[in-house]
Amino acid sequence: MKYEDVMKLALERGFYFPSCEIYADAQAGFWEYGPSGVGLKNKFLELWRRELVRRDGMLEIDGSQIMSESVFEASGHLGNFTDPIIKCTNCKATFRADRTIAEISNIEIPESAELIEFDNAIKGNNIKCPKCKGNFENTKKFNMMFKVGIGPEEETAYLRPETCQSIFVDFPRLFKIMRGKLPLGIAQIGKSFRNEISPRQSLLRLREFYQAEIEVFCNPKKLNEMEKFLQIQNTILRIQTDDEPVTLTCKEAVESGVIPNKFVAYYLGILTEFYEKTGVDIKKSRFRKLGEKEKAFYAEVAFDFEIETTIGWLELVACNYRSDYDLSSHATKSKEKFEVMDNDEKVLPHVFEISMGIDRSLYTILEHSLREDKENERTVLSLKPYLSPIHVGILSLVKKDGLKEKTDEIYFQIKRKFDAFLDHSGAIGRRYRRLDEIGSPFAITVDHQTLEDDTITIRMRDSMEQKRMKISELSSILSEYTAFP
RNA sequence: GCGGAGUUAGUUUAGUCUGGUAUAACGUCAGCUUCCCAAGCUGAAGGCCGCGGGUUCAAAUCCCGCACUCCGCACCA
Repeated sequence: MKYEDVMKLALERGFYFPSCEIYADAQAGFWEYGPSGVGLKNKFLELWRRELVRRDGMLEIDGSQIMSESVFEASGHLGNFTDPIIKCTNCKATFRADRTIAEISNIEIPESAELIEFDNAIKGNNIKCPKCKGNFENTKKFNMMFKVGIGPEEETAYLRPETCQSIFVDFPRLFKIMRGKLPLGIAQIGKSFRNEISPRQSLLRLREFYQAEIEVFCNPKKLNEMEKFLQIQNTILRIQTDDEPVTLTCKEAVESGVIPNKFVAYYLGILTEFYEKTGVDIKKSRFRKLGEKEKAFYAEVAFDFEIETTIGWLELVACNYRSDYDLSSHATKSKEKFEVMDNDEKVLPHVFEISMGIDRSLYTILEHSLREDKENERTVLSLKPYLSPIHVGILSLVKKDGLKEKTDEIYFQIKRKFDAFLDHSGAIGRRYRRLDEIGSPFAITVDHQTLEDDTITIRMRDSMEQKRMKISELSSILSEYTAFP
């Protein structure tokens, strides 16, 4: 289904909607999750914890969203997260200074250079606006971080533009107190903030967004000593390099050199297995190996995990080998020691990062799960049962003859254990359709036979089939059907 | 940020040219009916027509500004 269809579902069924929408001064790039969206998100994150954090024995933390200026001096964000921007005095169009200069004059100026260097290059080479041939204003810096003032003196701090800096800053303590051993994964779910120039497409380009990040700390000399690699060596990866896209197992990817080592391949493998379980169409996914110019300033090797949707390929996860960039920067800036013992060897760990965009992942799950069942005239959200905001609808066939009371009784029995939704109103078919649209995989219905023999029917969302079963079996059957894989 | 198109009920939308406070469908709620898949009947709720200003006796409608949404460009460390 298309973007517009997902948007309509999101607005009508409470998955997500614009923030502060009743006020005219609401800013772009901020969206809220409604009840259905929160249900889906919580379950998606639970799956992430199971398939990545718990599977690999990682540690999870929850850090501050506001962090001090020093953090971002060390991380490089104050220097590098800034784009040099030039604006045309005539048509007001804005361009990246370094790229515009490079395109027109072939002069390469690093984006972190002093502003005067860009101005000199523009004047010296008579560079004009590519659109209207107008003159440029002086180069300015545009920093994508939100600055905040702390306390009455408004001391400078920033909303984090990525969650992972907490992980680096906390690493020395965590390694000591949690009896860390390399390789060690540290994970975090939380919000990040970026002052995007033009937010677009609801959940896909936000100014305030959720990330689930993992930083795996490792000994750089041991990137091929990976016993766990056996678990995923036959897992199939789709990899896009500069040449043709290739489909190969993790083992083949390492042997052919497409992926540099077993360590990186292992994490790309478990990431793939995680996304398979979210119900997205994994055949429409790829790891795109980034070229030198595309990579982030801190990355040595980088793969973007991308999924094809109706509005193009979306980047869901950035996988970066960040080397010791972060730890050595923070070590220098803070004078804290970041070296740890790996058996008898003292090492400054390297870092491999798996930085997941949660909002984009949720959009993709919705788009890939939503379908029109023309034969039965219904819209169905075929979510995996363990990801559905509602596990089961509890319905009375009709309200009278005590069926309502019996239905209520069943609802009260199970509502703390499952996400159940009680509904008595309207035709039974309409209630089934409503549940189909929010992805509830099951509906149980109380009918007259229930009053005689304590049995109910359970209806399957995808097949619309029904089976009769005993009320006493309901809890254990639902547990089985809605369990995480 | 630039260019284009839009913004009317929960959703989709008519009305805007030609000024007189708004149309329909679906959805929602209540009742009747109904013994399993959006049926039917009766009734009801729901709109500062994106926001602000101007013109006018009178503005959803004309004019100006702004915001937001979508598309394209640029941007996406």
